[in-house]
Amino acid sequence: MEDELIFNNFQKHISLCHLEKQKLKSALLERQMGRKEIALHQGQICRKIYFVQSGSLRAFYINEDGKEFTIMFAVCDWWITDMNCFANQNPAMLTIESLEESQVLELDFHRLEELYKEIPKLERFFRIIFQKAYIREQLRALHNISYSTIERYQQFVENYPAIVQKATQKQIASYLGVTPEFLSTVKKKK
Amino acid sequence: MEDELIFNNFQKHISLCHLEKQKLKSALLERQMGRKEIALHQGQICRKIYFVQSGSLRAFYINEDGKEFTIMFAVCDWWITDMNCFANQNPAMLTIESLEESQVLELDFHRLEELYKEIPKLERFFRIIFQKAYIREQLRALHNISYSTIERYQQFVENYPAIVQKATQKQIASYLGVTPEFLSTVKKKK
DNA sequence: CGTCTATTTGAATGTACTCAAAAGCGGTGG
DNA sequence: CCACCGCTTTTGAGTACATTCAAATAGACG
Repeated sequence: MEDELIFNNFQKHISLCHLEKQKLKSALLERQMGRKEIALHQGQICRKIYFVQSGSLRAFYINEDGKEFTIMFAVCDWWITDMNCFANQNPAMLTIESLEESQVLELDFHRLEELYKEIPKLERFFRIIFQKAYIREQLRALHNISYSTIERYQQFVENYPAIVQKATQKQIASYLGVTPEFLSTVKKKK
Repeated sequence: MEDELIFNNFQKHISLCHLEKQKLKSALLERQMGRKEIALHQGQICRKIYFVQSGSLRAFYINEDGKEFTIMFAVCDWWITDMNCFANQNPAMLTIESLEESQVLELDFHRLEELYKEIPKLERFFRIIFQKAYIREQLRALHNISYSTIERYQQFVENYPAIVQKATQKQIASYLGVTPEFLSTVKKKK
């Protein structure tokens, strides 16, 4: 069945009975996205958290000068949203866009709040998900301040080969915190 | 009573009955730390998460060259640990040190795992704590790539006045990802 | 009071950015 | 199917940001 991926994702950390799966299934809205389609616009209230069933997405911030800063990528089997604005139901700072034909499952903020009550195990599930997300961000901060640009690029290529396929170098550069021009020269020199 | 702070911290997100408080109380080990005392050494298995009752701590990474990179600070009413190594019970990458006379409460990894079963509400509590920690780190990443050093320093001073009091400029510089010499010149120029 | 460390200052160097132009590539429409 | 358009990538020159190293000064602590 086609929902295997999401339930497999849940069951990495918690076990679900049939009824619970039913509830979750009905809460998850399937959405097909074309290449470069936008799931969340900066400024919109961020009402959903997204689970990537296939394809890949990118979350980025646009500053006053119109420059894009990629905050995260998400591939198959990952969750993504503007967590700050999702958690507080504020206007989004981030834009979330698909890098290619993708299929996502949308989970609504208020529905999730209800689900936490109906299926308390979900608290555990997202406790573990957020714990991992926190660890990832902390490691990223550590890498940013202790490795050179070329080292960080090499680690990125190693860790996320699937993203390297789909993202442009400009997007990867903005994730690493450098200009595309500089990434280009640094890659050649190596 | 002296445990007010920690229970107040819990009760920001969950409510606890007397018995639950008792259980938690017996799981939390009080520890007095002198200035520059080390709670966790790099390389040690990270068995505890720390709640700061008074004073302030700092977590940092030491690279091959012996350079220190400050990953986070924690003041009164905050939780701190080497989350990566705590969650996986690996040898710590980080060292955690007190900036001043401090009092912390230690919560053991295995005891916490049991407590998650005994008091499922704790899953919710730490779900929210980690969600916030994730959001903080994500905002930090965003600031790092989109603001200048002086702007980031000013924001730091604004957001964490208590830490500015206690941390050296060298430590703050390493948190911002610059050298202390550069922070010094940048502060003067402004 | 002396010692140790933090901070400041400066010069030389390296890293990364800006701006501009050229080359490459992919998609679209005729 | 080809020509064109727009965007990405590369390249280079000039500039700005940040580091290293060294030395002087200032502060903190025993």
